[in-house]
Amino acid sequence: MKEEKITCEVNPVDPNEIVEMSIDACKSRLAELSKGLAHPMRVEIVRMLENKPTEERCVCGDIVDALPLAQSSVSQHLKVLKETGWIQGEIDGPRVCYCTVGGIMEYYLALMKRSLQGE
Amino acid sequence: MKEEKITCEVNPVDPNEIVEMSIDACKSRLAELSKGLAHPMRVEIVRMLENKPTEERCVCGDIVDALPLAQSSVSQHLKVLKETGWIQGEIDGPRVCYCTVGGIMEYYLALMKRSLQGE
DNA sequence: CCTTATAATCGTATATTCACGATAAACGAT
DNA sequence: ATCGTTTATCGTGAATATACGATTATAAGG
Repeated sequence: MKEEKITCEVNPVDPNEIVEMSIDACKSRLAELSKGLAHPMRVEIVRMLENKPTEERCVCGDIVDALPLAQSSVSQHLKVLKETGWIQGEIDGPRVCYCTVGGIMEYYLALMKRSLQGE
Repeated sequence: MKEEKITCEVNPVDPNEIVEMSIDACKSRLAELSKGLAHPMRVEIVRMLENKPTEERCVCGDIVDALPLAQSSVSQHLKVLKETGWIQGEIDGPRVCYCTVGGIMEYYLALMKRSLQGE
């Protein structure tokens, strides 16, 4: 009776809230998210997760297997991505199922728009 | 006879070349550019330069004046932005006139598209 | 409880980042 | 040539990033 359903579908970001942020907050947030992407392995992790079909799970081990890094190093990258707001993890038994934060790409693009163009 | 014309209008990037890059190259390039944006002050610098009217110059000193940092610190940030490919400097007498690399925003967005989605 | 599997954290070493003041380099003007 | 302005680089210290192996924590299953 083990339901292998969608495991990661919570806490999406809302690009609409960006207009209510101060410009400084926008720039800091943009810098933070950019730092998340500032490593090829993290780019690859985000790519992996962003392209998973919704009903397919992606546990930490899958990511470790897909990358040429030690498990602890991958875990550190996952931590950075979590801290900078790109991904979220959901405990599923002894595993952790990761996925990108809902709408994070659009959020990032909106931040760039507001931070980099216009006053 | 001093022509105060457009000072920065060279070496633009071409988003079309991205499709010919390997995926790994894309991810590395994306990570590199992301590192450029991974600091609020650098975001601000890019914003400043991106919003300058084409005929208006923006010398290093203007940037220093606009930021709450020491001149040497600003210079370091400019160096990072130059190395990561966001901006270019053109020597103009004792000054250096900075501007963003032409089309860099579109280039960055195209890199994100190719690096983060698909496959 | 004990074992196994999984993931996070710790400890460590090295490298890089970021800030600053001080100095050097480049250039125009005198 | 010399001077003053402007920008880059050097040297330093503190903080953060990155990698690894080893250890710990967590949860499922017997």
